Amino acid sequence: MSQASVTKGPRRADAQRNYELILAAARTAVAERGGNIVLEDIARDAGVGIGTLYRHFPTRQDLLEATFLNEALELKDRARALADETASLEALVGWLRLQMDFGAHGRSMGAAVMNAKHTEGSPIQTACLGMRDAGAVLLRRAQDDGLVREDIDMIDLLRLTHGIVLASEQARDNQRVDSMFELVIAGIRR
Amino acid sequence: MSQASVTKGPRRADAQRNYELILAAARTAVAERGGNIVLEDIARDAGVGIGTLYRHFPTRQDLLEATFLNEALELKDRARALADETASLEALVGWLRLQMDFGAHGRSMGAAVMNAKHTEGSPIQTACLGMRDAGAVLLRRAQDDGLVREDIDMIDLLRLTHGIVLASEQARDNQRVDSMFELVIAGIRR
DNA sequence: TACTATACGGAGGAATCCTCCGTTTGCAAG
DNA sequence: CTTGCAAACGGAGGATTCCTCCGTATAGTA
Repeated sequence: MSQASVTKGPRRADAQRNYELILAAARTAVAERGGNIVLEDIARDAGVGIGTLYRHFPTRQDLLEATFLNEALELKDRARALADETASLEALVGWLRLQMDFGAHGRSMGAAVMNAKHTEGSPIQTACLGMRDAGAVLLRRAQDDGLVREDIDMIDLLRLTHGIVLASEQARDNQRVDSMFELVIAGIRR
Repeated sequence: MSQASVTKGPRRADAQRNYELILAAARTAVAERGGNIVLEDIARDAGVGIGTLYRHFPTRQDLLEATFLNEALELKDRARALADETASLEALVGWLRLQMDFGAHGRSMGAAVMNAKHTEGSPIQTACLGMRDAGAVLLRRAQDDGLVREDIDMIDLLRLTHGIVLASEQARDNQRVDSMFELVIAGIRR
């Protein structure tokens, strides 16, 4: 789904292979334990030395961002698909729900990554902007249809949905997540 | 303001004194660095050994909770004061804003503590429940006045405000915090 | 096959956490 | 005031995790 994992410039075959092994191990670990992954464990799971992990991902943040990158790309694609298929408000609401699902799946790493300030022009920065812009199209459609207030913007909406995920992280309670989300949707309606 | 720091049972004078020194140092540190405090630093600032710190607060969570306890008590008092002084909706909104201010001040520790599952009957659990109940009175009043939807409850409302604080932690942007909060308020109105 | 730029791997130093236990001290009883 | 001891102190040090550094191995090329 979406453009396969972004490959860096020309590298030796073993480097490329290890890069992907590490990323795969990190994705699994993040899904299980969230941002509290132990980097030495990732390296062991990937079957590489800790030095290799640090060469590919110099900081913890780098690894987490790479883990999240594919999801950002997929969320962008999903936004575009929804724009083609579904009525404006339903599309917007459906996409925001996807944000929460992805966020919960990644144990809120998505939210943490989204909100961090990224280097200008970095892959993750580009992916986040692309995702947000794709969402903004959905918002614009719903506003043009007169269904959503004009003074809402996508940045606030994304932050709020991520906030719901963050605040519900320990007390995993889908019932409450739904009612909070519904409350937010009520707030953006015209 | 509010009942002074909750003192434990009969203790030796030095124990009581150190308990308070540690707590004071922890409050300062949390205000500055949030939940990432280094416990050895706290002990040094308080002028006690690390062993003493751990005797009084066996786990990091214990210390953070104690740090937050006074704030919870004060928020309870503020809710009661607002109930006496102000129109129902304004009181509710004002109190929720206080929640966010306190949360931001404590670097989101409040939210983290509130959402953690506490031992039944522990001081922090009691304080959180007391605070929430006091807030629920404000909500009830606004609902009775027909200004707020009946299907809203205080748990969701608190989580949402804490979610806003959490999601805005890095990108400290008061403008956006306000607009998200306003959006939530719009969502609870009738 | 030989050469070298590239990549690998893990030992080990630093930061932080937390426990354990020998030493000190408040305070109550005599 | 002394004495006795439960209560409290404090910090050395083991465990965990992070991250760097550098000697070793190898992919790709000529």
